[in-house]
Amino acid sequence: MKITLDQYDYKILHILNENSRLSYAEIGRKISLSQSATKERVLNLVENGVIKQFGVEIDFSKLGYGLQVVMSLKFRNDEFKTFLDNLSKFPEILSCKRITGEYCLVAECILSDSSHLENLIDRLIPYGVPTTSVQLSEVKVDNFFKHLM
Amino acid sequence: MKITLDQYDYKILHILNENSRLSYAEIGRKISLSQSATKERVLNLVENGVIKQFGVEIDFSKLGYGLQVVMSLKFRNDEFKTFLDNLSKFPEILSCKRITGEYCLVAECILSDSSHLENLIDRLIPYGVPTTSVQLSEVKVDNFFKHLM
DNA sequence: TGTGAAATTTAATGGCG
DNA sequence: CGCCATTAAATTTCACA
Repeated sequence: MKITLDQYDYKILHILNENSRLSYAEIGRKISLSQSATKERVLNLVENGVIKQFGVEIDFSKLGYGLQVVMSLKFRNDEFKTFLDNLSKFPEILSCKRITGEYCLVAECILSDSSHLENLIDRLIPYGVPTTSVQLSEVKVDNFFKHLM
Repeated sequence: MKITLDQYDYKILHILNENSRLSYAEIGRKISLSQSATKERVLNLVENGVIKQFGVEIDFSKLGYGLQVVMSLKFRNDEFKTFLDNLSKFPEILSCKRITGEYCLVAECILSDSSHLENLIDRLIPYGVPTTSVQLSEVKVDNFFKHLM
């Protein structure tokens, strides 16, 4: 089901996307709406499921995890489901996307160094064949919201 | 430069990762610390660059963008830099990672339907050869923080 | 670094256009 | 849907340990 938003909602999403800790009052000021109205809209966006979560972006390299890799996985016969059930054994995997194509899963991994990577690969082998690409840099864009408005 | 955090900081990161809109007072309650001390720690994490941003996760399918793809790009000779300079022309690209390997860039794209995808591919062709995988599902895990503590 | 307290600002609620 | 007014709660600032 598609949810229809207006300009206020798009502006709120745009503002929260850049700083989700702003107070309702401050968001309201930016979009010329009272704090009560702003709050109700934010809560509605959460209730509707448009906003899935208020999170935080972390620079893992500052925590001693200077190696980030994109891992593609080609699973053995029926190991896909088993792998998902055992995801908690792989704390270094931040997120997994199931995708179409030869490699049916792509995972973002946070590692301290190459020996950590070797260790991860060894633990993945039972499930399938991993292919590793080292992440050199990342650009996050937020034109999407501007584009909607 | 690596930054050393203690248990309080890791707990704060874990809590903020799940809900970045919690008040300092509430975070403080969860970790048995005063609101002033909690606030100072959060501000330090931001100042240190450990926290890059407080953001929001959005369910784009609810906004009419039901097709999410992972696009790998193999660039023509010198088009990589040109592409990055022109990223603003591609609002449907949420993030790009430069990676090692044959495909030197992998991008997350938000699209309304297959004709939107076709349009995107046409606009990408001048820069390089795109390979598209449709994203079927995604799992975000947050064992990473628990693992640190 | 952390705590506690006072002044200011927000959040939450309910009644009303 | 949004505004305003009221009460409760959180933030800010600062003195002190």
